Amino acid sequence: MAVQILIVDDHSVVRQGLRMFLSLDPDLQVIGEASNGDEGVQLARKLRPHVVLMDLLMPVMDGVTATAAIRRELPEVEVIALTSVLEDASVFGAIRAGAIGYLLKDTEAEDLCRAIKSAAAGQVQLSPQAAALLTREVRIPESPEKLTQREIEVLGLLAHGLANKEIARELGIGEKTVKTHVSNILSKLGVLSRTQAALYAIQSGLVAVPAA
Amino acid sequence: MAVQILIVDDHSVVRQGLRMFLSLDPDLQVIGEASNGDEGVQLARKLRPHVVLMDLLMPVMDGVTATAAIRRELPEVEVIALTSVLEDASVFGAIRAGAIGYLLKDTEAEDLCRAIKSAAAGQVQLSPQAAALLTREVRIPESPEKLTQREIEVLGLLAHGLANKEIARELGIGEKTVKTHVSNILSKLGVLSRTQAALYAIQSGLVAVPAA
DNA sequence: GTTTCCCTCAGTCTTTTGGTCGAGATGTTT
DNA sequence: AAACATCTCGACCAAAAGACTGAGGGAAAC
Repeated sequence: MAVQILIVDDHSVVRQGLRMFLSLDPDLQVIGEASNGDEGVQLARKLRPHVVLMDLLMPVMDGVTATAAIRRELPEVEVIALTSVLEDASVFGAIRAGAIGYLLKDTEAEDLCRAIKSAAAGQVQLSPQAAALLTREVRIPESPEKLTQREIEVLGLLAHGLANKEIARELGIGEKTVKTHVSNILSKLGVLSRTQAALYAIQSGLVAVPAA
Repeated sequence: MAVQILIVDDHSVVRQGLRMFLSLDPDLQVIGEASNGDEGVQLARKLRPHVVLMDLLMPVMDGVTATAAIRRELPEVEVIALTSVLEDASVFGAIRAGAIGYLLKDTEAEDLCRAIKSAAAGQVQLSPQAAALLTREVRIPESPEKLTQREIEVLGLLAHGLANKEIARELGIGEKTVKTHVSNILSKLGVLSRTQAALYAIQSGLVAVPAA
Protein backbone atom coordinates (compact mmCIF):
# COMPACT_ATOMS: atom_id res chain seq x y z
CA MET A 1 0.00 0.00 0.00
CA ALA A 2 1.17 3.50 -0.84
CA VAL A 3 2.36 5.85 1.84
CA GLN A 4 -0.39 8.38 2.48
CA ILE A 5 0.81 11.94 2.82
CA LEU A 6 -0.62 15.20 4.13
CA ILE A 7 1.01 18.42 2.97
CA VAL A 8 0.89 21.44 5.26
CA ASP A 9 2.31 24.64 3.78
CA ASP A 10 1.00 28.15 3.39
CA HIS A 11 2.36 28.51 -0.13
CA SER A 12 0.09 26.91 -2.69
CA VAL A 13 3.03 26.92 -5.08
CA VAL A 14 4.99 24.72 -2.73
CA ARG A 15 2.03 22.43 -2.24
CA GLN A 16 1.60 22.01 -5.97
CA GLY A 17 5.30 21.44 -6.43
CA LEU A 18 5.33 18.74 -3.79
CA ARG A 19 2.31 17.07 -5.34
CA MET A 20 4.16 16.97 -8.65
CA PHE A 21 7.31 15.57 -7.11
CA LEU A 22 5.53 12.94 -5.10
CA SER A 23 3.17 11.83 -7.85
CA LEU A 24 6.19 10.55 -9.73
CA ASP A 25 6.53 7.80 -7.16
CA PRO A 26 3.74 5.21 -7.26
CA ASP A 27 4.45 4.28 -3.66
CA LEU A 28 3.47 7.74 -2.47
CA GLN A 29 0.01 9.26 -2.38
CA VAL A 30 -0.91 12.78 -1.34
CA ILE A 31 -4.26 12.57 0.40
CA GLY A 32 -4.65 16.13 1.59
CA GLU A 33 -3.36 19.68 1.82
CA ALA A 34 -3.59 22.34 4.49
CA SER A 35 -2.46 25.93 4.34
CA ASN A 36 -1.77 26.50 8.02
CA GLY A 37 -0.99 24.61 11.19
CA ASP A 38 -4.47 24.65 12.61
CA GLU A 39 -5.94 23.27 9.43
CA GLY A 40 -3.12 20.73 9.34
CA VAL A 41 -3.95 19.38 12.77
CA GLN A 42 -7.63 19.05 11.90
CA LEU A 43 -6.92 17.30 8.61
CA ALA A 44 -4.43 14.96 10.24
CA ARG A 45 -7.11 14.04 12.73
CA LYS A 46 -9.59 13.31 9.97
CA LEU A 47 -7.37 11.69 7.35
CA ARG A 48 -4.87 9.83 9.54
CA PRO A 49 -2.02 10.09 7.03
CA HIS A 50 1.12 8.05 7.46
CA VAL A 51 3.36 11.06 7.05
CA VAL A 52 2.82 14.81 7.35
CA LEU A 53 5.09 17.19 5.45
CA MET A 54 5.05 20.24 7.67
CA ASP A 55 6.26 23.72 6.83
CA LEU A 56 7.45 25.49 9.95
CA LEU A 57 6.74 29.12 9.14
CA MET A 58 3.06 29.65 8.67
CA PRO A 59 0.41 32.10 9.74
CA VAL A 60 -2.33 31.23 12.24
CA MET A 61 -0.46 28.31 13.76
CA ASP A 62 3.21 27.65 13.17
CA GLY A 63 4.54 24.27 12.22
CA VAL A 64 6.27 23.48 15.49
CA THR A 65 3.08 23.98 17.43
CA ALA A 66 1.13 21.94 14.89
CA THR A 67 3.71 19.18 14.99
CA ALA A 68 3.50 18.99 18.74
CA ALA A 69 -0.29 18.85 18.57
CA ILE A 70 -0.32 16.08 16.00
CA ARG A 71 2.29 13.98 17.73
CA ARG A 72 0.53 14.29 21.04
CA GLU A 73 -2.82 13.28 19.65
CA LEU A 74 -1.84 10.91 16.88
CA PRO A 75 1.45 9.29 17.78
CA GLU A 76 1.26 6.92 14.85
CA VAL A 77 1.41 9.83 12.39
CA GLU A 78 4.99 10.76 11.55
CA VAL A 79 5.86 14.38 10.82
CA ILE A 80 8.65 15.63 8.60
CA ALA A 81 9.55 19.28 8.99
CA LEU A 82 10.07 20.71 5.54
CA THR A 83 11.27 24.27 5.63
CA SER A 84 13.21 26.79 3.64
CA VAL A 85 15.20 28.23 6.48
CA LEU A 86 17.88 26.39 8.34
CA GLU A 87 17.67 27.87 11.75
CA ASP A 88 18.85 26.46 15.01
CA ALA A 89 15.75 27.20 17.01
CA SER A 90 13.51 25.70 14.34
CA VAL A 91 15.49 22.49 14.12
CA PHE A 92 15.47 21.90 17.83
CA GLY A 93 11.88 23.05 18.14
CA ALA A 94 10.75 20.66 15.45
CA ILE A 95 12.70 17.74 16.86
CA ARG A 96 11.50 18.47 20.37
CA ALA A 97 7.96 18.68 19.06
CA GLY A 98 8.34 15.16 17.78
CA ALA A 99 9.23 15.56 14.12
CA ILE A 100 10.99 12.49 12.81
CA GLY A 101 12.71 14.40 10.04
CA TYR A 102 13.93 17.85 9.13
CA LEU A 103 14.49 18.58 5.47
CA LEU A 104 15.23 21.72 3.55
CA LYS A 105 13.00 22.64 0.65
CA ASP A 106 15.85 22.43 -1.81
CA THR A 107 16.04 18.70 -1.27
CA GLU A 108 16.00 16.66 -4.48
CA ALA A 109 12.75 14.91 -5.38
CA GLU A 110 14.43 11.55 -5.11
CA ASP A 111 15.84 12.18 -1.70
CA LEU A 112 12.53 13.54 -0.56
CA CYS A 113 10.67 10.41 -1.62
CA ARG A 114 13.21 8.23 0.09
CA ALA A 115 12.93 10.33 3.23
CA ILE A 116 9.17 10.00 3.28
CA LYS A 117 9.30 6.26 2.99
CA SER A 118 11.88 6.10 5.73
CA ALA A 119 9.71 8.29 7.91
CA ALA A 120 6.68 6.08 7.31
CA ALA A 121 8.81 3.23 8.55
CA GLY A 122 9.68 5.20 11.64
CA GLN A 123 13.25 5.97 10.67
CA VAL A 124 14.77 9.31 11.43
CA GLN A 125 15.72 11.34 8.37
CA LEU A 126 17.62 14.59 8.62
CA SER A 127 19.11 16.82 6.01
CA PRO A 128 22.89 16.88 6.26
CA GLN A 129 22.84 20.50 7.36
CA ALA A 130 20.28 19.86 10.07
CA ALA A 131 22.18 16.80 11.20
CA ALA A 132 25.30 18.89 11.51
CA LEU A 133 23.47 21.39 13.67
CA LEU A 134 22.14 18.66 15.87
CA THR A 135 25.40 16.86 16.38
CA ARG A 136 27.08 20.12 17.13
CA GLU A 137 24.66 20.60 19.98
CA VAL A 138 24.38 17.01 21.02
CA ARG A 139 28.03 17.02 21.79
CA ILE A 140 27.08 19.48 24.53
CA PRO A 141 24.03 17.48 25.48
CA GLU A 142 22.15 18.90 28.42
CA SER A 143 23.79 22.26 28.25
CA PRO A 144 22.25 25.34 26.78
CA GLU A 145 25.62 26.39 28.27
CA LYS A 146 24.52 27.96 31.46
CA LEU A 147 24.39 31.71 31.52
CA THR A 148 26.08 33.59 34.30
CA GLN A 149 24.08 35.67 36.74
CA ARG A 150 24.94 38.87 34.95
CA GLU A 151 24.06 37.41 31.60
CA ILE A 152 20.68 36.36 32.90
CA GLU A 153 20.10 39.92 34.09
CA VAL A 154 21.03 41.29 30.70
CA LEU A 155 18.85 38.74 28.94
CA GLY A 156 15.96 39.70 31.16
CA LEU A 157 16.22 43.35 30.21
CA LEU A 158 16.85 42.48 26.59
CA ALA A 159 13.67 40.42 26.60
CA HIS A 160 11.80 43.51 27.72
CA GLY A 161 12.83 45.19 24.51
CA LEU A 162 15.57 47.41 25.91
CA ALA A 163 18.44 48.51 23.68
CA ASN A 164 22.06 47.99 24.74
CA LYS A 165 22.34 51.60 25.81
CA GLU A 166 19.28 51.35 28.00
CA ILE A 167 20.47 48.11 29.54
CA ALA A 168 23.79 49.77 30.31
CA ARG A 169 22.03 52.65 32.04
CA GLU A 170 19.77 50.28 33.96
CA LEU A 171 22.67 48.19 35.21
CA GLY A 172 25.03 51.09 35.71
CA ILE A 173 27.73 49.69 33.42
CA GLY A 174 29.17 50.65 30.03
CA GLU A 175 27.48 49.95 26.75
CA LYS A 176 30.57 48.08 25.58
CA THR A 177 30.20 45.71 28.47
CA VAL A 178 26.58 45.12 27.63
CA LYS A 179 27.57 44.29 24.08
CA THR A 180 30.04 41.76 25.35
CA HIS A 181 27.37 40.16 27.50
CA VAL A 182 24.90 40.10 24.63
CA SER A 183 27.46 38.52 22.33
CA ASN A 184 28.16 35.83 24.90
CA ILE A 185 24.45 35.25 25.43
CA LEU A 186 23.79 34.80 21.73
CA SER A 187 26.70 32.44 21.46
CA LYS A 188 25.65 30.37 24.46
CA LEU A 189 22.02 30.15 23.41
CA GLY A 190 22.97 29.31 19.85
CA VAL A 191 20.83 32.07 18.38
CA LEU A 192 21.66 34.74 15.86
CA SER A 193 19.96 37.89 17.09
CA ARG A 194 18.75 39.63 20.20
CA THR A 195 15.18 39.11 19.05
CA GLN A 196 15.71 35.35 18.99
CA ALA A 197 17.31 35.58 22.41
CA ALA A 198 14.26 37.45 23.69
CA LEU A 199 11.99 34.76 22.31
CA TYR A 200 14.15 32.14 23.97
CA ALA A 201 13.85 33.96 27.27
CA ILE A 202 10.09 33.97 27.00
CA GLN A 203 9.88 30.32 25.99
CA SER A 204 12.10 29.28 28.85
CA GLY A 205 9.97 31.25 31.26
CA LEU A 206 12.73 33.62 32.22
CA VAL A 207 10.44 36.57 31.73
CA ALA A 208 6.72 36.60 32.25
CA VAL A 209 4.43 37.23 29.32
CA PRO A 210 1.92 39.78 30.55
CA ALA A 211 -1.61 38.82 29.68
CA ALA A 212 -2.98 40.72 26.72
CA MET B 1 -2.01 58.65 60.51
CA ALA B 2 1.04 58.37 58.31
CA VAL B 3 0.85 56.91 54.84
CA GLN B 4 2.21 53.37 54.95
CA ILE B 5 4.49 52.49 52.09
CA LEU B 6 5.90 49.30 50.60
CA ILE B 7 9.00 49.61 48.44
CA VAL B 8 9.55 47.05 45.69
CA ASP B 9 12.85 47.36 43.85
CA ASP B 10 15.64 44.96 43.05
CA HIS B 11 18.38 47.48 43.84
CA SER B 12 19.03 47.70 47.54
CA VAL B 13 20.69 51.04 46.89
CA VAL B 14 17.46 52.41 45.52
CA ARG B 15 15.51 51.01 48.43
CA GLN B 16 17.85 52.64 50.92
CA GLY B 17 17.72 55.89 49.03
CA LEU B 18 13.97 55.90 49.04
CA ARG B 19 13.86 55.14 52.74
CA MET B 20 16.09 58.13 53.35
CA PHE B 21 14.02 60.41 51.21
CA LEU B 22 10.74 59.33 52.67
CA SER B 23 11.87 59.34 56.29
CA LEU B 24 12.26 63.11 56.00
CA ASP B 25 8.51 63.43 55.86
CA PRO B 26 6.75 62.53 59.13
CA ASP B 27 3.56 61.81 57.23
CA LEU B 28 5.20 58.93 55.41
CA GLN B 29 6.23 55.58 56.83
CA VAL B 30 8.03 52.79 55.00
CA ILE B 31 6.67 49.53 56.39
CA GLY B 32 8.38 47.05 54.10
CA GLU B 33 10.75 46.31 51.26
CA ALA B 34 10.77 43.65 48.58
CA SER B 35 13.42 42.92 45.99
CA ASN B 36 11.26 41.43 43.28
CA GLY B 37 7.69 41.38 42.08
CA ASP B 38 6.76 38.07 43.60
CA GLU B 39 8.02 39.11 46.99
CA GLY B 40 6.24 42.43 46.53
CA VAL B 41 2.88 40.78 45.98
CA GLN B 42 3.30 38.59 49.04
CA LEU B 43 4.34 41.47 51.25
CA ALA B 44 1.51 43.64 49.99
CA ARG B 45 -0.87 40.86 50.93
CA LYS B 46 0.55 40.65 54.41
CA LEU B 47 1.21 44.29 55.21
CA ARG B 48 -1.66 46.00 53.39
CA PRO B 49 0.25 49.22 52.70
CA HIS B 50 -1.53 52.32 51.47
CA VAL B 51 0.89 52.81 48.63
CA VAL B 52 3.35 50.55 46.83
CA LEU B 53 6.36 52.06 45.08
CA MET B 54 6.98 49.58 42.30
CA ASP B 55 10.03 49.30 40.10
CA LEU B 56 9.11 47.93 36.69
CA LEU B 57 12.28 46.13 35.67
CA MET B 58 13.01 43.34 38.07
CA PRO B 59 14.06 39.71 37.96
CA VAL B 60 11.71 36.86 38.89
CA MET B 61 8.51 38.86 38.38
CA ASP B 62 8.44 42.19 36.65
CA GLY B 63 6.68 45.21 38.07
CA VAL B 64 3.82 45.31 35.60
CA THR B 65 2.84 41.75 36.41
CA ALA B 66 3.19 42.42 40.12
CA THR B 67 1.12 45.59 39.83
CA ALA B 68 -1.64 43.72 38.08
CA ALA B 69 -1.59 41.02 40.74
CA ILE B 70 -1.76 43.48 43.61
CA ARG B 71 -4.49 45.59 42.07
CA ARG B 72 -6.58 42.54 41.33
CA GLU B 73 -6.29 41.15 44.79
CA LEU B 74 -6.05 44.30 46.89
CA PRO B 75 -7.85 47.10 45.10
CA GLU B 76 -7.50 49.42 48.08
CA VAL B 77 -3.70 49.37 47.72
CA GLU B 78 -2.49 52.02 45.30
CA VAL B 79 0.59 51.37 43.21
CA ILE B 80 3.01 53.96 41.88
CA ALA B 81 5.33 52.79 39.14
CA LEU B 82 8.77 54.16 39.88
CA THR B 83 11.24 53.42 37.15
CA SER B 84 14.39 54.69 35.58
CA VAL B 85 13.41 54.15 31.99
CA LEU B 86 10.78 56.12 30.20
CA GLU B 87 9.46 53.68 27.73
CA ASP B 88 6.14 53.62 25.97
CA ALA B 89 5.35 50.00 26.59
CA SER B 90 6.17 50.30 30.26
CA VAL B 91 4.01 53.35 30.78
CA PHE B 92 0.97 51.82 29.14
CA GLY B 93 1.63 48.46 30.72
CA ALA B 94 1.80 49.98 34.17
CA ILE B 95 -1.29 52.12 33.69
CA ARG B 96 -3.22 49.21 32.23
CA ALA B 97 -2.11 47.06 35.14
CA GLY B 98 -3.75 49.57 37.45
CA ALA B 99 -0.92 51.80 38.59
CA ILE B 100 -2.21 55.16 39.77
CA GLY B 101 1.08 56.90 39.06
CA TYR B 102 4.18 56.67 36.95
CA LEU B 103 7.24 58.50 38.14
CA LEU B 104 10.83 58.53 37.02
CA LYS B 105 13.54 57.80 39.53
CA ASP B 106 15.09 61.19 39.10
CA THR B 107 12.06 62.81 40.68
CA GLU B 108 12.87 65.21 43.51
CA ALA B 109 12.28 63.99 47.04
CA GLU B 110 9.68 66.68 47.59
CA ASP B 111 7.72 65.81 44.50
CA LEU B 112 7.92 62.16 45.36
CA CYS B 113 6.44 62.73 48.82
CA ARG B 114 3.69 64.80 47.35
CA ALA B 115 2.95 62.16 44.76
CA ILE B 116 2.73 59.43 47.37
CA LYS B 117 0.26 61.41 49.44
CA SER B 118 -1.80 62.11 46.36
CA ALA B 119 -1.76 58.45 45.46
CA ALA B 120 -2.87 57.47 48.94
CA ALA B 121 -5.81 59.81 48.40
CA GLY B 122 -6.55 58.09 45.12
CA GLN B 123 -5.36 60.88 42.88
CA VAL B 124 -3.50 60.12 39.69
CA GLN B 125 0.05 61.35 39.62
CA LEU B 126 2.19 61.16 36.51
CA SER B 127 5.59 62.50 35.72
CA PRO B 128 5.42 65.19 33.06
CA GLN B 129 7.25 62.98 30.59
CA ALA B 130 4.92 60.07 31.18
CA ALA B 131 1.92 62.35 30.92
CA ALA B 132 3.18 63.59 27.60
CA LEU B 133 3.49 60.06 26.31
CA LEU B 134 0.00 59.25 27.46
CA THR B 135 -1.68 62.26 25.96
CA ARG B 136 0.16 61.69 22.73
CA GLU B 137 -1.41 58.26 22.56
CA VAL B 138 -4.74 59.18 24.03
CA ARG B 139 -5.29 61.49 21.14
CA ILE B 140 -5.38 58.33 19.04
CA PRO B 141 -7.50 56.54 21.58
CA GLU B 142 -8.55 53.07 20.51
CA SER B 143 -6.12 52.74 17.67
CA PRO B 144 -3.07 50.58 17.74
CA GLU B 145 -3.37 51.76 14.12
CA LYS B 146 -4.37 48.58 12.44
CA LEU B 147 -1.70 46.74 10.53
CA THR B 148 -2.30 45.67 6.95
CA GLN B 149 -2.41 42.03 6.00
CA ARG B 150 1.10 42.08 4.66
CA GLU B 151 2.40 43.84 7.74
CA ILE B 152 0.83 41.19 9.93
CA GLU B 153 2.61 38.54 7.89
CA VAL B 154 5.92 40.32 8.28
CA LEU B 155 5.33 40.79 12.00
CA GLY B 156 4.58 37.11 12.34
CA LEU B 157 7.87 36.12 10.76
CA LEU B 158 9.72 38.82 12.65
CA ALA B 159 8.31 37.43 15.88
CA HIS B 160 9.85 34.09 15.02
CA GLY B 161 13.23 35.73 15.09
CA LEU B 162 13.82 36.00 11.36
CA ALA B 163 16.06 38.71 9.96
CA ASN B 164 14.85 41.04 7.21
CA LYS B 165 16.71 39.07 4.60
CA GLU B 166 15.11 35.82 5.69
CA ILE B 167 11.67 37.39 5.76
CA ALA B 168 12.25 38.64 2.23
CA ARG B 169 13.21 35.18 1.07
CA GLU B 170 10.25 33.62 2.82
CA LEU B 171 7.79 36.06 1.27
CA GLY B 172 9.48 36.22 -2.09
CA ILE B 173 9.98 40.00 -2.01
CA GLY B 174 12.94 42.35 -1.74
CA GLU B 175 14.75 43.10 1.47
CA LYS B 176 14.11 46.80 0.98
CA THR B 177 10.41 46.13 0.92
CA VAL B 178 10.65 44.20 4.13
CA LYS B 179 12.49 47.10 5.73
CA THR B 180 9.70 49.41 4.66
CA HIS B 181 7.13 47.10 6.21
CA VAL B 182 9.13 46.78 9.40
CA SER B 183 9.50 50.54 9.66
CA ASN B 184 5.76 50.97 9.23
CA ILE B 185 5.06 48.27 11.78
CA LEU B 186 7.31 49.87 14.38
CA SER B 187 5.69 53.20 13.75
CA LYS B 188 2.16 51.86 13.98
CA LEU B 189 2.82 49.88 17.11
CA GLY B 190 4.64 52.76 18.73
CA VAL B 191 7.71 50.69 19.52
CA LEU B 192 11.35 51.36 18.88
CA SER B 193 12.84 48.05 17.78
CA ARG B 194 11.99 44.77 16.13
CA THR B 195 12.50 43.02 19.42
CA GLN B 196 9.81 45.15 21.01
CA ALA B 197 7.58 44.44 18.03
CA ALA B 198 8.15 40.72 18.49
CA LEU B 199 7.19 41.01 22.15
CA TYR B 200 4.08 42.91 21.16
CA ALA B 201 3.16 40.17 18.72
CA ILE B 202 3.46 37.57 21.43
CA GLN B 203 1.52 39.58 23.98
CA SER B 204 -1.27 40.20 21.53
CA GLY B 205 -1.42 36.51 20.73
CA LEU B 206 -0.43 36.94 17.12
CA VAL B 207 2.12 34.18 17.44
CA ALA B 208 1.89 31.22 19.71
CA VAL B 209 4.44 30.75 22.45
CA PRO B 210 5.47 27.12 22.26
CA ALA B 211 5.47 25.41 25.61
CA ALA B 212 8.92 25.09 27.12
C1' DG C 1 -12.01 59.37 -14.00
C1' DT C 2 -10.10 60.42 -9.59
C1' DT C 3 -8.82 59.41 -5.17
C1' DT C 4 -7.13 56.43 -1.84
C1' DC C 5 -4.81 52.55 0.07
C1' DC C 6 -1.59 48.95 -0.30
C1' DC C 7 2.48 46.66 -1.97
C1' DT C 8 6.50 47.12 -4.14
C1' DC C 9 11.29 49.02 -4.49
C1' DA C 10 15.39 52.49 -4.75
C1' DG C 11 18.60 55.48 -2.66
C1' DT C 12 20.85 57.70 1.25
C1' DC C 13 21.93 58.14 5.72
C1' DT C 14 22.65 57.27 10.82
C1' DT C 15 22.38 54.18 14.50
C1' DT C 16 22.48 49.74 16.36
C1' DT C 17 23.98 45.33 16.51
C1' DG C 18 27.20 41.71 16.68
C1' DG C 19 31.97 39.46 16.08
C1' DT C 20 36.73 39.29 17.38
C1' DC C 21 40.64 40.09 19.91
C1' DG C 22 42.82 41.68 23.90
C1' DA C 23 43.23 43.03 28.75
C1' DG C 24 42.86 44.50 33.68
C1' DA C 25 40.48 43.57 38.26
C1' DT C 26 38.28 40.58 41.36
C1' DG C 27 37.16 36.47 43.58
C1' DT C 28 37.02 31.41 43.86
C1' DT C 29 38.77 26.95 43.49
C1' DT C 30 42.37 23.66 43.49
C1' DA D 1 50.70 29.97 44.21
C1' DA D 2 48.23 28.94 40.16
C1' DA D 3 44.35 28.18 37.48
C1' DC D 4 39.87 29.56 36.56
C1' DA D 5 35.61 32.13 35.96
C1' DT D 6 33.34 36.41 35.94
C1' DC D 7 32.78 41.14 35.12
C1' DT D 8 34.46 44.99 33.24
C1' DC D 9 35.96 47.77 29.12
C1' DG D 10 38.60 49.03 24.91
C1' DA D 11 39.37 49.09 19.73
C1' DC D 12 38.20 47.76 15.27
C1' DC D 13 35.19 46.11 11.93
C1' DA D 14 31.24 44.28 9.16
C1' DA D 15 26.57 43.66 8.92
C1' DA D 16 21.94 44.66 10.06
C1' DA D 17 18.51 47.67 11.31
C1' DG D 18 15.90 51.70 10.95
C1' DA D 19 14.50 56.63 9.35
C1' DC D 20 13.42 59.33 5.47
C1' DT D 21 12.09 60.54 0.84
C1' DG D 22 10.28 59.44 -3.45
C1' DA D 23 7.95 56.66 -6.81
C1' DG D 24 5.44 53.20 -9.85
C1' DG D 25 1.62 49.87 -10.28
C1' DG D 26 -2.66 47.69 -8.97
C1' DA D 27 -7.07 47.37 -6.80
C1' DA D 28 -10.96 49.17 -4.65
C1' DA D 29 -13.93 53.01 -3.46
C1' DC D 30 -15.89 57.44 -4.62
